[in-house]
Amino acid sequence: MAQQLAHDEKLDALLAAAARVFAKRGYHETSMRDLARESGVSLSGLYYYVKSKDELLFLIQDRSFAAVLASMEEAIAGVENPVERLARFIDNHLDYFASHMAEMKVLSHESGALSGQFLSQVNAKKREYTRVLMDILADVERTNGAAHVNRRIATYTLFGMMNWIYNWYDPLGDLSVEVLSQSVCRLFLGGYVGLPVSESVMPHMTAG
Amino acid sequence: MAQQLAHDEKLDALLAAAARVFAKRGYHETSMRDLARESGVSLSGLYYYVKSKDELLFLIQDRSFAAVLASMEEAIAGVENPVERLARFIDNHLDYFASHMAEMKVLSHESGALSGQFLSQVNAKKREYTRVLMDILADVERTNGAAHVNRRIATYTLFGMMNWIYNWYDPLGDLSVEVLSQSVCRLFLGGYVGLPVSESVMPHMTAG
DNA sequence: GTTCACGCCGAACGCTCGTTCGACACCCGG
DNA sequence: CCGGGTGTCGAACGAGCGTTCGGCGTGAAC
Repeated sequence: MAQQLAHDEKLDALLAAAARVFAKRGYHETSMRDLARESGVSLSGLYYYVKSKDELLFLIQDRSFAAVLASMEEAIAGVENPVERLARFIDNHLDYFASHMAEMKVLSHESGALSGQFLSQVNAKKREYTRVLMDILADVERTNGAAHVNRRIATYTLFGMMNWIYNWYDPLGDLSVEVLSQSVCRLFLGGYVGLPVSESVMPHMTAG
Repeated sequence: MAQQLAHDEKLDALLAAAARVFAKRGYHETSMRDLARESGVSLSGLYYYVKSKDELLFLIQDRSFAAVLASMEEAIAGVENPVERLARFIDNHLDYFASHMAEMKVLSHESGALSGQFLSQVNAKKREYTRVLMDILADVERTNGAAHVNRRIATYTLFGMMNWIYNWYDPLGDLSVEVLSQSVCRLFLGGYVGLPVSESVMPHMTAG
């Protein structure tokens, strides 16, 4: 149906506008009246497309996560070398993040705003996404020798490196996403100066 | 005055309770009535200690940042070796984070909730804290050879590794903060498997 | 014994919130 | 020409919000 198509396109535009406002002001600070103003629809008109403000946030998060998952699976498909698989994973994540900054900030920053069924469904995608990365890390260890640190720490730390960028990265600035992605990859795999950190250099840890 | 002391102690307790609730539910979802219930004071009684909800958040953030700054300066004072200075910086950050999880989550997650004078004052501390880390990284490069990546990327990426922990780390779990801190230090300096990432391993970056 | 600042409170104010409801144009199949 | 689904809207509802205000008890100061 052409109507169905037009309807979906309007919903997409609405979600995009909402993601922009949520990213700038935050989910709970943003009122439905703000969204109406920003998207050019009346307040009550919004409720023709979504059942509630919660569902609006859910749709943004769920669709973004689905997209980044699909994009990631395509990016690593057929790639055998574990290190290259990792590089593809990182690059896909940052590339998608940089080109969908609003949605990804909402996904990262407002992860605690959902509850119930909505939360479960997004968390299921999150778990799958995390599992893929952990499997890649296991493969990297198998081919490149024992890791220097616990795999769980490495996983969440890498996500921290990547997801934190909504706090400082400007996709329109002078720092290209290619350089960023390559830097994160190098940093994670080889470290800042490639230094094997001995015990002796950290003699008084947690002393202060 | 003893009264002044008692007053300050009550304010501290109030801020601590507020930080706990803000960390769990988020700043904007939390009502002053929630805080009154949680801290055992009446709704209007809160306003004897703080001028507004904004100021409450500001006091939590500003005091926490001041504490982590002071603690960091003490931790790196007198330490000459740049790599060890970095290790102390990281360890102090994570140690303070883990032992003040609520306050630090509020500081990290609700950084956009302030505005005006309040925001400026917290941001000033943030800039100073960042500058110290960047200076340490410059020293590390001077003594340990050229860095593998841009220093600004390295700085914000390291903050991402450290600040993201409020999303997954449980200080009461089986993962000690000593291990965490050492892992982040190793990961940042030497990488996951100590691999010098060549260009050839990432031939199709941003292709997918 | 009176005074007065301190610590705290119940009640209320004005406002904004998410959501609902009834209605009105429009267009397409009959 | 007509009936019904589609898309949109203004107006309103009840609830909850941050904040204020006047007052009350208490204990130290004089």
